[in-house]
Amino acid sequence: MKGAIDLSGIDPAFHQQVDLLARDMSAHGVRRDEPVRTTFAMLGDRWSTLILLVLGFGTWRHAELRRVLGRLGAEEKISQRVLTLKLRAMERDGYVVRHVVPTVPPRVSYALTDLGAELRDHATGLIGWVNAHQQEIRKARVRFDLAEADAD
Amino acid sequence: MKGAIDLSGIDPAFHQQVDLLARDMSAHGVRRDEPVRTTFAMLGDRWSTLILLVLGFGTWRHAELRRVLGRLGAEEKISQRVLTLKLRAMERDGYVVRHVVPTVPPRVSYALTDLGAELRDHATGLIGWVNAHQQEIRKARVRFDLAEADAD
DNA sequence: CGGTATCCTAAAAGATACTG
DNA sequence: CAGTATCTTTTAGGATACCG
Repeated sequence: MKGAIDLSGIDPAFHQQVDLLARDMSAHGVRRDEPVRTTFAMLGDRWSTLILLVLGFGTWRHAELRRVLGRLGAEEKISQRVLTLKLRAMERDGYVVRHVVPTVPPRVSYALTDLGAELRDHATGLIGWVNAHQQEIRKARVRFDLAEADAD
Repeated sequence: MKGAIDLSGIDPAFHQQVDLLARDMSAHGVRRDEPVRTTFAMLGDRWSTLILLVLGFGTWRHAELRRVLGRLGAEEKISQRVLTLKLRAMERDGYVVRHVVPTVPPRVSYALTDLGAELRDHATGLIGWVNAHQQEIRKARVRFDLAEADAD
């Protein structure tokens, strides 16, 4: 982690492996619109991971979910439109089920599917890891920002 | 995964737990600019995970890295500017080291730190999981799109 | 070669008003 | 209540030219 980069690793033979690497990565579902990409994009957007975690606690109606997300201190609040958008995307990928009781007005509720619950477990795993290393990350940021300020 | 939502879960007592939940989630580093959020956002953006994976294979110069990313079939190609941006963000958070040999022109290379390597392991774990379930996801999409088309 | 500056486009997200 | 429609703001990302 110091300045210990091994430059000897940079040689022509190494770079001829690039095409192999490329094929390897493509097999990792790295292309646009493939599940891997869209799922990562989902987890990385402003709300979906939060929604995933909250739905992990049970079944919620649309309006309730909106209020809860607003109370997390994480962000301001999610607009009705965006919540609908996110839930629909998660439903489309099979992470969420939408249940409608056709009264007037209809009662609509959302919950995780088994697949969604598994994804949530992976997400919490990663959250746990980042949390465990947050001091390291914060220190790196301070170091970087100081070094940058020094350069001026 | 069927229509098996337990609506009995929706009761007032349940919702009085919301504040507890909120505190719980805040402790999960769910706020803006906190490592958890920024790291997830990073993994979810267009290039960072790809960069993480490629750097997992060794040490790369800036231009080489750019060429490799362009060959992955994943996207078109990354602009010089964006690659610099992404690498800098990853360096700032301590996931990447930048090494400069001050020749003219200087040789600059990038590699993962130990922290970055750990993050890459988590990322590949998640990639593996999604890949293992991609058929499930694709089927859900088809089902959803058909149901939507039916509605018209 | 690596990086920066400038400009531009596309996509995500927010605000608000409206409907069944 | 849930969802849609419309408009505006914000942000990520790309194109290009230039510098040390």
